[in-house]
Formats: sequence, structure tokens, C-alpha cells
Amino acid sequence: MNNALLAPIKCGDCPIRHRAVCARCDDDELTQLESMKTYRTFAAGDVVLWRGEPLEFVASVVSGVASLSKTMEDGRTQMVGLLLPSDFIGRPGRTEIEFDVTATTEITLCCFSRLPFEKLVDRTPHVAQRLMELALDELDAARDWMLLLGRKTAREKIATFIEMLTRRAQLDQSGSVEALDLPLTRDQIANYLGLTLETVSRQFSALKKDGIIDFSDRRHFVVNDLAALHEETGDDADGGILS
Amino acid sequence: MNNALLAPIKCGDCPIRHRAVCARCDDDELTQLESMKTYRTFAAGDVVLWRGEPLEFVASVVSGVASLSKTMEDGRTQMVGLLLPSDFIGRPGRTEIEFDVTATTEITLCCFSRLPFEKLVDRTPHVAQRLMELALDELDAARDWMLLLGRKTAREKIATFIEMLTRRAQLDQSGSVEALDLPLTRDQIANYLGLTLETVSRQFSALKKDGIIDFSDRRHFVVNDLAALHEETGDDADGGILS
DNA sequence: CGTGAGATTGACTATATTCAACCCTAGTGG
DNA sequence: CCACTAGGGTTGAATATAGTCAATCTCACG
Repeated sequence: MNNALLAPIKCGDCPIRHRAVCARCDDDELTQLESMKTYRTFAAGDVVLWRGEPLEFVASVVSGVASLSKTMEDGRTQMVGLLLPSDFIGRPGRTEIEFDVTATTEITLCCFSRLPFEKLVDRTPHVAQRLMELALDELDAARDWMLLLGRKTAREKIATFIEMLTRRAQLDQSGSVEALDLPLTRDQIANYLGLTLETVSRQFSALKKDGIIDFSDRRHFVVNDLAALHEETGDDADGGILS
Repeated sequence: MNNALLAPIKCGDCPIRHRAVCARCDDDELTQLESMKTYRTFAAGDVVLWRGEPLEFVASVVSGVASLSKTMEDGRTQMVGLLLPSDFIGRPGRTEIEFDVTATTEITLCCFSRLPFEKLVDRTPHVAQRLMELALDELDAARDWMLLLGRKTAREKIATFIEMLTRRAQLDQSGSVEALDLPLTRDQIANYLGLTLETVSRQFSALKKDGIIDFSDRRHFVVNDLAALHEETGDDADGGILS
């Protein structure tokens, strides 16, 4: 594995302190975690974990984006999840995973050796509860994605994807946002949305021609009309969560 | 809700005793659950829970099949899960669900009022652990389904679906199996696989013409050649689990 | 300045959808 | 007892959407 080890920052100063698996920990529990953790960074494109490989560590994403993907024998691949800061890799009681984990941008992980971490989970309900919440959130996201993959048109898929990135950016840095970063290549977006990269490119061009979005650059876009964008997603009038 | 209440059977005699949320419970915990539970039955087609409706109870499926589905404004629908005996409905800490739950066959549920059940979960780690396992199993299943929805052809989808039903039947009644039951209509299968009902029908006919399966009846089929069927699924040579 | 990975665009094609007609079978009522 | 009906299923023909193949473009980087 071509990754680098870093000196971890203190949990108290950690940007994902309030959202990660440690969100509900008290000071004592945090001290235990602090003594177990190591940081690792991976470059964009590096594989973090291979499907079926024995899991040596579990981890939280501190910064960057990683993807979970499944590949068929003939090379067709489908992303089955995106890991953003505060998301967790690995599960108690599982010694391997059913998909590959790849860094799509440079990422930093806060890693814990699997066995000591599992022991900690057994005696700290705060961690077990938070792990459960994270798993259920992933399940909800997976089900939304199943609707997208099974029933949405290419245009709706792209609009949904852009809206998701926009919503997430609003959460992170609440306030006015200029150009947003596209953390995936066209090919990766295609694998996420169950499309080909050509179709992704064509739909981006179409949304741009219709004045809904603009690209300052291949990797940066702005949404000109959020309401019009939402119209294209095929979702409910207010999307469940009024923005 | 047009459902009937039944006298529950004893947990000790329950067919899903060893697989449901109560799988790891000791006698004492079982007694507590026993005192809380009620049985309800629903006819095929009945809606068990509507999306967004406040959750009054959580439940285990005792017998029959239920589906989880999401519907778009214009009527396109996608099943996002199938609930088979021992599967669980509802989650601790959630007061509503993001999808409709419908009985696809007649079903019997073992129901618990939500609040008392949640209190029980807090004090019985056996139940919390099992709930976690069930959630993670669902997450794995959801991810397999994402690959199917995003990347498989119609023929591969149908073959995968039939193989899944066959595998499950082998687990249930281990031994030689004759005609298997198709618990869904063509329309429901289409909604499960992200296809139209016409395409489902055509692919069934094609697999039959190729001698891989046979229909004794619209709702009952036999697999003539399990290996040939697996070839059509697009999955690995041994499907991970050698059958 | 040259190179190559990523992206765009066009032309053509394939797969699954749509629309439509027709078939089966179980259940109902005359 | 049988004809009728309705819901579910099958099949065909035409169509649309996204995929494939291929040429070209852009831009960051050596």
C-alpha cells in the first residue's frame, strides 16, 4: 500500500469531531481513541482496501473523498457509495468487505486497528450507537440511490448528483458559495450514476446550454438556478428537506 | 389499516426464532419480548406502512413477503428491498420511514410498540447487536442491488433474481426442491429490477426457450440448469458462495 | 513545446420502452 | 353449467434513450 503516515492532530481540534464515529464520546472515551489512532494519507487514485482482503484497520475519513465500488468480471463497475469526511470504513464483526475502497481525491484517514477498536465498541455504547446511526444513514442513502439507478433518466441522474454536491457544500460552509468542486472525473461520475462517461458529458453540456449550470473549468461549476435544477431531478416539489 | 390481529404463538415455537431480531436473546429477554408482542396479518396488496407516516410499531416478518418501495411524482416506482421471514421493519431512533411497506403475499408480522421496544433495546445489548447485524446485512444486499440496477442487462437482472429465489429456497427447505413459488407479479418484479413488465415477461420467455428454466404455471418455475443460470447472471464464477 | 489523460462531440447502433393487440385462467353470476 | 369478466401475462411493431465507436479538443505537466 503506497500510503503515508502522519502525526495525528488532537481529537479536540478535529474537523469531524462532532460527526464521526466519536461524535458522542466523552473526554475519557476520546482519550482511549486518541491513544489508538494513526493517520494515513492516500493520493488520488490509490486503492485503500481491496474487496475480500482481510481488514487490518477501520477508519474515519478526515478529509477528501473515497469511493466504494463493485466490479464485474468483464470490467463493468458501479460505485455503491461515496465516503465524505466523517464517514466510516469497516464494520464491527466483519473481517472483510464486499467492495473496493478507492481514494478519488487525496484523502486523510484516522485509522484504528480492527481488534482493539472492536473491543472498545463492546464496552462503549456511545460508539456502538453512533456506528448504528452511521450504518442506517448509509442504508437510507443506498436506497435513494437505488431509485436513481433503477428509474431515473440520464438527465435526472446528473441533476440529482449536482444537487447533492450543492446541498453538501451548503452544509459544510454555510454561507454564499461560489464555484463548487467536482471531486470525481467524468468516468467516476458515470460509474456512480450507472451511465457511460459520454452520456455524463452530454448531459453536463445540455444543462449548461439550458443555463442551469455553468462550468468555470472542467472540475468547477456554479448552479445558476437551484429551483430549475431541482425541477430536473424528478424528485418531490420540496425534496423532503426544504433548502 | 385493514389488518387482522391474531393470537401470537410462543417464541420458543417460532419459526424465525433463530434468525430474527430476537436470535441472541436468552430466556429472560425472550419473556420480556413475549409480553410485548402482538401478531398482525395483512392480505396480499395491503399497505403495511406509508412513507412519512409516524411509526407506531416495529415488527419482524414471521411469514410471507413484504416489499419496500419508493415512488416518484409521475408514478415510476422502484422497490428498494424485499422483506422475507425474519427481516425487521423499523429502526431505533427513527419515528418514520422513507419508503412504503406493502404486503406482496399474505403476511404475518410479530409487532412491538415502538417506544417500549426502544427502551428494551437500550438495556439489552443482545437485541441491539442483532439489530446492527440485520442493518449491515441489508446494507450489503442494497449494494449488490445497486450493481444490478446500474450495470446489469435485462437478462442478467432476471437471471440474478431467479438465482436469488432459488438460493433462498434451498436455505429454507434444505433438500431437493421441485417447483418454486414466484412471490411477485410481473409488474412487481419489474419494479424490483428496474425494468418494465413487458421486458420481464420477454426475458422469462427467452430463458425458457433456452431451456434454462421452465414454468409449470405463471407463478411456479423450475430451474433446469443451475450452472447455466448462473452463467447468465454476470456474477463471478462461483458467486462468492459456492452452492 | 510535446505529450497524454481527461473531456467533448458526432454518427451510428443496440437495448429496453412504449403502445397496442391478444391470450389465459380463476372467479362470478346468470 | 357455462359464458363473461377482469386481472395478469404474453407477444409484436415501432420508438426512444443511452451505449458504442471514433475523431477531435483542452490543458496541465514534464
